[in-house]
Amino acid sequence: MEKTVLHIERAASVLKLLGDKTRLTMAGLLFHRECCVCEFVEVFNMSQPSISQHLRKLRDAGVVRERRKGQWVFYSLNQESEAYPLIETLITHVPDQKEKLDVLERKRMICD
Amino acid sequence: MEKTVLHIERAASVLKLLGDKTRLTMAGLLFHRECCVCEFVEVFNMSQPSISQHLRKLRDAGVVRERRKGQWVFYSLNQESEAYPLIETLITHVPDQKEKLDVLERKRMICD
DNA sequence: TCATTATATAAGCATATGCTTATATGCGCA
DNA sequence: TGCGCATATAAGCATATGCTTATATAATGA
Repeated sequence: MEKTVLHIERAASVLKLLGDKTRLTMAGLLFHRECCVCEFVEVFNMSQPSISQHLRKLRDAGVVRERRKGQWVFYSLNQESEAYPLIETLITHVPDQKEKLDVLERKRMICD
Repeated sequence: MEKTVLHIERAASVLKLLGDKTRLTMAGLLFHRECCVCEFVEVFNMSQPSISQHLRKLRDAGVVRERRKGQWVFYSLNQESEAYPLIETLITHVPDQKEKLDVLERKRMICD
């Protein structure tokens, strides 16, 4: 696992960003694969605008990328971010979120 | 470096705690050695109560321990915390804070 | 072109956060 | 005992955060 040193302000802001259960879980999901907004809406017990706002914060920080595919928008971890190595490390200290993806796949979302 | 997996809520709250420039820097300092409150007051451009409040948050979360020595109070990273491995990892992604300690030592604080 | 679906943005609101100043507490020492 | 220094707590305040509902925008397909 690569290691990079970030400015203290940048590191603090990334930690603050992921210091939210919803966004940290999102990162854990994205660590496995790209996810569609509609999948996040399915996973979290939260309104669609709230999901959208969390994703926007992650995107504004350069932590995730978005890709539109028809009416759907997919998000993925931005591996080019200088914060990626830190984020990768963080995720290994958090329970694997793969189970939630398995549940999703059984639900056969239409976005794929 | 040991690795532990924390509950997602616990991990998020630790990240949130360290997602503040002042507290993240404090952790970086404490990674080198125990520090006295008066040293933090010297390092940060901030009132003494503000320092005290940051330290209290770190202590309430079990991240640091306090030790009274006469009129001074020393804080150290709590290596027994289940969050310690995570914190240790985070710190390696942040610039070394040793320089600030060197400056302090040249100032010959009276607390030692 | 229009209805439908997916997503984003706007606005409002309750609560959290981080600072300040003022004051309280704890300890050492005359 | 009482003063002085170090630290903690209380109270007040401005700003940030995270949610909600309402509405706007974007893409699809009849």
